[in-house]
Amino acid sequence: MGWLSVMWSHLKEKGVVLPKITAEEISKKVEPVLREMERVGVMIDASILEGLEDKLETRISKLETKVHRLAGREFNINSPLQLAEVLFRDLRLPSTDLKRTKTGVSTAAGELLKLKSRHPIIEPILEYRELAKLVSTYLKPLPRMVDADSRIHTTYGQETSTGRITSANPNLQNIPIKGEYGPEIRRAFVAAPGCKLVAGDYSQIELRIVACLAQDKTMMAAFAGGEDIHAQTASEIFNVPLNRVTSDQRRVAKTVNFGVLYGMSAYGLAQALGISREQAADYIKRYFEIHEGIKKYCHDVIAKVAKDKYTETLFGFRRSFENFNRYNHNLVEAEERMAINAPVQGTAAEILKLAMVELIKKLKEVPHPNPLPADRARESARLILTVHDEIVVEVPARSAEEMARLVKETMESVVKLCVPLKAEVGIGRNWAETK
DNA sequence: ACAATGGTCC
DNA sequence: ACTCGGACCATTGTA
Repeated sequence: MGWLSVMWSHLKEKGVVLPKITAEEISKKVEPVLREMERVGVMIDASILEGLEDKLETRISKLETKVHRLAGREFNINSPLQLAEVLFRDLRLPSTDLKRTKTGVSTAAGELLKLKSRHPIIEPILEYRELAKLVSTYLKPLPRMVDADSRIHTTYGQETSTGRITSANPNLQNIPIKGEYGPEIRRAFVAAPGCKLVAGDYSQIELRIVACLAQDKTMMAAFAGGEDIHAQTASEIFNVPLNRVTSDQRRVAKTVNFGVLYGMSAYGLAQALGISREQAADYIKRYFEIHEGIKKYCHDVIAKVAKDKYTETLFGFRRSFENFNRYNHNLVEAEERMAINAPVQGTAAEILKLAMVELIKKLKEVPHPNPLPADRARESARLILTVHDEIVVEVPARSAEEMARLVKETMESVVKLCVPLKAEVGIGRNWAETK
């Protein structure tokens, strides 16, 4: 099989240069890196989390009272069953347009949002849910998990269908970042005294990968020219000059680009954008007219899976699709979407793993015969986190700038695709500051 | 102990 | 009728 898998072997004539290594070997090499990251852990300022918890508990308590008052009785807001009972039986809110679950009407946030203008109880319920989630999943558990050095230690895994890395006990890959309190929570992830955090994250790595795998000329040109890819897409599907793209058009285009990675259906896009299926189908039609490479890629992947029952990443990681040909139309389409996504997500994971392997080598090597302070610092720089397209390193404060350049350079050069890879780096006293 | 529901991240 | 890719985890409620 060799280092460049059969499916993608034509890409080496298109400027793709990869290290001569298989997916299996990448997994094996990253394994000790992951074990080291687990051992080192990440420092937590528990007082920040506890302070925030107190603040949110107070607010939650008030929201609870308010919801109960508006409902006319006390009930468990955390129970979707009881909540549905209150909303649709007691308060007689219309459930016609809402999704159903096996047990009844869905009370998911997206569904409740549709009722926002119908009753004042919806808003406090949504806020209650948001805050209760943060407290129960992050603010309460994390401080209890710190060791004597105030550090928490996750467990990384590689047993996923696409080749991505997982994090569990605790999961450090779903720490909030959005919303009012996301950055607040990330402020609790700190560098040890005298250190800084350096975070590098790949910019649109999956879109760059699909542009390359699909040899999509339009998208390759956009990335080569350093364009704002979402604005570029907007310009194409709305047929307006790049400098005339509105923020709303860009938002739509961003969702379309996102949809490409997931094998978008008109239904899925319509739901994501809150538009009609017809309108969504029109966007997709426009998109595929311009992006013939992407269209062909989707077709080729589906044809391959129908024939071989598996997909393959750039480094040859296979995901098997044994249930591909079934009579259930929805099931088949779901499998098709997974098949389109698997090589992209999987290749991104491989590139990140390779970057981590390279980075840890460079952090440990002693580059100069006459040791300068920054070089000794290099030995004490340590990988501490990885979140799918991001790597976080804890480094001595005085070498932060040098380490930031090293992280960026390593991430960008670990493979050569037919489009440039771009990594953005940030330095901070805590995780929030690195953005 | 387990399924269902909902929610956080990339 | 159609419910976009990949994970982990808290809570409720039943077995």
